[in-house]
Amino acid sequence: MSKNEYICDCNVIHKDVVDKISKEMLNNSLFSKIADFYKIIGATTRIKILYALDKNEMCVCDIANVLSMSKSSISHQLSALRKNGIVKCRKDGKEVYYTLDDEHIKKVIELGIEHIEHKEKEIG
Amino acid sequence: MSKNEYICDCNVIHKDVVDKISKEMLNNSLFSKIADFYKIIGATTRIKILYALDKNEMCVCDIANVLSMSKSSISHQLSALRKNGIVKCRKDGKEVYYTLDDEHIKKVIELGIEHIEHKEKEIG
DNA sequence: ATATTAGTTGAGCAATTATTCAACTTTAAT
DNA sequence: ATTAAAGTTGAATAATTGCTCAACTAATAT
Repeated sequence: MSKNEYICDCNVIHKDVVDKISKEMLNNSLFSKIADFYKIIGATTRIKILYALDKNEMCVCDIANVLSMSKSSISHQLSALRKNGIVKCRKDGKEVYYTLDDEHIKKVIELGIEHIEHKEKEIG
Repeated sequence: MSKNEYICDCNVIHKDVVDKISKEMLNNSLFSKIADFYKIIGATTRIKILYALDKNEMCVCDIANVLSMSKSSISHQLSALRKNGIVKCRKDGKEVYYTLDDEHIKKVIELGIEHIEHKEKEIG
């Protein structure tokens, strides 16, 4: 009898734990979606945009000026954020105004800061 | 006189907003650290590992079996998580046992799920 | 009508990243 | 002592990603 019913290049050390956790895991699609959400937030430019939008509705040029980046680059990032349901926009004349479309962003930023402060306390 | 004191390929549309937000922005280093934290969480394999570790301390082989992946791959990811202060480990005989080293991980996963549920409600 | 500005978009390039592979260390078992 | 297993590590490869550039649309101003 194989000592390993799981497909992997190594043995199961604690069958009880592996069985229990295997049952408790969420489905792959949900894990992918959570990962995508954090992947999109996990980039300096985008988190700056979100931090700014949390304080004010802003048009593309204004965001570009605050971050000292090209409007093309900002527009690309806003498009990615929009596809992921994190920001939304409205058009008014020539300008396009962006706002947050996710009430969790503030918490996400706060949690990130808490993590960093926790780590820096540990070192110091 | 230049109508734009900011360095960018476009004009400032709302000087008041740009000035206000520019002052309110955090420093670049903090934004980078927040982004790094979420970048490391924002990958399917790693979020699965964290989800599993949130439920149980586990050794590398057991994690590899739960995720049906090679122990080398899991070890690489655990190493990245450890460098970022997200997991910690203890050695016992041949095995190395990993646990979460960040009390915010549970909240991070919950926030991710809330975001996804919120988005799916909007569509459906 | 023409020119200008705000914003978008696709292609291209450089940098980063996830996994595999092979070699290695350490601990335990025979 | 030898062998085997748990885990780590560095190099290599393929895939993804962030920004730039140039061309474009849409709205406004002259």
